[in-house]
Amino acid sequence: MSDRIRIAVVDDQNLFREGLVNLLVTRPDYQLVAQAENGKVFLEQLTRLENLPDVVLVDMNMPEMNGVELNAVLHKDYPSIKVIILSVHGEERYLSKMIEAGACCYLIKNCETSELFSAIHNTYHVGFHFNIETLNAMRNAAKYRKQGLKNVSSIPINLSDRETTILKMICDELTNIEISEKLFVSSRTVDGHRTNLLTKTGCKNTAGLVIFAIKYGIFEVKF
Amino acid sequence: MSDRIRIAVVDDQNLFREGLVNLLVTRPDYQLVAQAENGKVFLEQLTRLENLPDVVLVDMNMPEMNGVELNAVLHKDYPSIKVIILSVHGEERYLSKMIEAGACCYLIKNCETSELFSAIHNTYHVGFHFNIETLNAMRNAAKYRKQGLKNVSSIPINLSDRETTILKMICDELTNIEISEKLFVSSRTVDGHRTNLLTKTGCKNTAGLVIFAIKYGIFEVKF
DNA sequence: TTGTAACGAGATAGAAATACCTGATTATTT
DNA sequence: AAATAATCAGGTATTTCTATCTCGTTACAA
Repeated sequence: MSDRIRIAVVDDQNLFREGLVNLLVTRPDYQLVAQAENGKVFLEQLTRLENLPDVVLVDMNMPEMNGVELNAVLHKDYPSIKVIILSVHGEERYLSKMIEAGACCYLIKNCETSELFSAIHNTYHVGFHFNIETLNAMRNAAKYRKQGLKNVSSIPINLSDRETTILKMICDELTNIEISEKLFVSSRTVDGHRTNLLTKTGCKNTAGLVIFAIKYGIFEVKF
Repeated sequence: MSDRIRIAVVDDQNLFREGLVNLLVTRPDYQLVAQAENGKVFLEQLTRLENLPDVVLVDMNMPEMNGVELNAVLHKDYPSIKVIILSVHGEERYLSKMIEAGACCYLIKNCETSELFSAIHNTYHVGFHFNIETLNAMRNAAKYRKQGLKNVSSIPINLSDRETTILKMICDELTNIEISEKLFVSSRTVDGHRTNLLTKTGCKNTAGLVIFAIKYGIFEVKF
């Protein structure tokens, strides 16, 4: 059993990854045990390794299997491996997910070399490493989340005002007739709107409409 | 301008607060400038202080104005003041809110004295202080959020296994007949279960059932 | 043993939703 | 002026849902 810290690097940007690897191998107390261009490849490599890495540097943004997913898998299947997330500025929105999924550290890609080394040291010896970037990222997370939610789950279709109104009323457990009475229109009209709602949303029935409404913030569940 | 760290303590538990104050005044490098039993009182005191505190120890759980609210106000109106949150175990669910609202450190109330001192030191000199409890709290936050939903809104009625199964399938937009085919029972049977569901939940129709299911964690909306 | 709950299943009806149509009016856009 | 979208509204038919019954079986607890 080596007393050196076994390190792996997972990043799809070859230049960055190899630069990082070169930087790491200059340190006698580190041992590079693996490098991969994405999470999928890395997981395959892991199964063939005799000694698991202690610390894995994982890029947040990768094709195939990104940092978030890899982090989750590692935390579940290889709990002994400590994950340091490498990220570029502006990806704060995923940070709390990463932390919750077991990440031990969050580093901006253009951080100082010394910061990287102390991050690896702390992660290995203390179990985690925090820095001011992490704090700021967390503080910004709320902002990003708010923006994110709108973008990620923005309504994929155009519902007219009337349709939205009626969808809300459907969620309030009103029948078409009750809705028609409240809106002072014929129940056939409501019928038509409801049919359009089903067509537009691609739902099969009321259950689908309710879930759609909740999903896209048209109706809010009071807990 | 004193070179001592100016500290304030806000906690509604008098014994705890005064004990903490006594602990702090034993240190020559600290200067206690204020103490209050809740955020409202503390904010009033602040307006009368000549020198603002550098670091404020804030209890999470207080009447009148709790830690979350006070933290938000301080961060907005007195950005120079650094906030250390004091909490008992189990209040992790609010942590990310606190961090996002500007808290610089999170301490469990039964932490070591040395931990408190290094937290104050780091918060003052570095601007923040993280520890393994913070990390764990963040990791647990997700769990608490999920459990929180279940606990806060625990199902007020007893649904049988069959009823729960059918409720889920209703949320999957299946009709009674489709459900009956999947469960290899008569559609009349599903009918009966559905009627019981409506009776038990007090809902009027499918829309109500879906919302009930989401509300009480029986069905999960994928965003 | 008796009661009770869960589950399954039948009948009967009526209410509601859903699937197709058609068409009119109004407002906005092109 | 013409096209378009939104709203409203009617017809017809089918399917599904909901209410209200009754009943049998099984399992479990008092």
